[in-house]
Amino acid sequence: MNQENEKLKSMLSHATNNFNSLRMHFVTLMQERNQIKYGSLQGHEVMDHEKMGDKRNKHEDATMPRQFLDLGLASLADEASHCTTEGGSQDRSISQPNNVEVMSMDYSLKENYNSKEAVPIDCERSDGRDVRATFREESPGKVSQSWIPNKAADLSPSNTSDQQAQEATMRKARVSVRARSEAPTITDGCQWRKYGQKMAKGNPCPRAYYRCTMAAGCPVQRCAEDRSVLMTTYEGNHNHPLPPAAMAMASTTSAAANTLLCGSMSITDGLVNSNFLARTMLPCSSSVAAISASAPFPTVTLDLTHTPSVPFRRPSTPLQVPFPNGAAPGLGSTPVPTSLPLDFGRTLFNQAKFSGVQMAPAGSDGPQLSHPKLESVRPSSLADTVSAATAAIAADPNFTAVVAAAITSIIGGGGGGSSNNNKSSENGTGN
DNA sequence: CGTATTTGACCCGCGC
DNA sequence: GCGCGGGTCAAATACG
Repeated sequence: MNQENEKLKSMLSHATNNFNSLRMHFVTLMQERNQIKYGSLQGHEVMDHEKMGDKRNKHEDATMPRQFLDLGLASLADEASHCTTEGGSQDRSISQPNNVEVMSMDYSLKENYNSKEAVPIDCERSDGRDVRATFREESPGKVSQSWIPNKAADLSPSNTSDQQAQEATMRKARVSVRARSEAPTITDGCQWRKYGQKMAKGNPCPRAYYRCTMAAGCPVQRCAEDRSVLMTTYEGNHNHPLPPAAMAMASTTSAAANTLLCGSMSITDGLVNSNFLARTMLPCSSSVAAISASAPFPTVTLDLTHTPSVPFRRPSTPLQVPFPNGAAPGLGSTPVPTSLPLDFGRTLFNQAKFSGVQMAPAGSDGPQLSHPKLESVRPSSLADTVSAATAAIAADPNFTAVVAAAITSIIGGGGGGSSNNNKSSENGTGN
């Protein structure tokens, strides 16, 4: 019995590693096709460190909340290392603690990693673990001020790479997620410390400001119209290893932000892709994705505050092929950048599985979805979107090679080079 | 006593 | 230039 469990764990681990690799290729190819600049997109950038002056205390990893959101294969991988014979560990919980029903989350991303402007900072943790890794703007706020809505649409192919790099440093994007929660904050695996609270004008609910006590920043606010809705906005990148749950979330949302920030994309493409991403990343609900161009920064809002039409469940076997076109997990020898949606393929699989009942138009009921452009470019169905994306990337010889290698790997007994993807992801700050 | 939270003050960007 | 509002600081307070 134990032997079988060990074998299953091993297989699951291999499959996870393989799949992470394939997922990376998948997303990379998508991004390359869109000429997305791969920046440091893991999660949250440190904000204003020199002024924090807060007593950065010794939060040991062991004391961190282990309340995992089921957002990706990171959790699956974690499960592989934690699972017990009794149906998995408590470390990974799909249902949220305190009856928190995760409906949506709101992420932000600021891309300003131009090395000429970024200034490395030290933020050594008191436990001695050096977490120096990130950069800050020389003058806070510069990036945000430079954003010009719809500017992406003006980018021409003739732009030089320098220009594009410059553009990248001047843009700031947010990816928003709304969560139905009675808790004051969302538990994403990181430890947040409140440093301020303000009454926002026109909002009966106070806006609270939190910092990741491991060195990052993100404001969190509760939705005005519904006190049970928690609206969380993350900004910047963590500059420290993330716990699996936070890593999954950071990776997932950074992909959306990446798509959003694709300078060479037309607005239409961006909307389509973001919508596709949003639906892909969060297949468990009839989530809606909206992009606000009127906001100071382009914002992707994933509104999951609506009851899912179909309960999300994991594939019955973790070894099932996650891609709707039958592609199998790939070789696990490639490190997985942290800025990838960790559940990309799995959710694709689920999307394909449930597409028949999830074809309700995105944004049919979300407040943000009144955006006319979003409406006009919305794909006719999710299945179409998935098919189109799948066909597009499958035509890429690189992708085909990866898939072939993956199949070979699986047929040949699986495993492949099982580099520790989690490890590489943890270490990565995406720079 | 150490740490986390609260809260008024301050800073700064932006619009008029 | 001025006022407004958002974001942050830091002293005071609460808590374990």
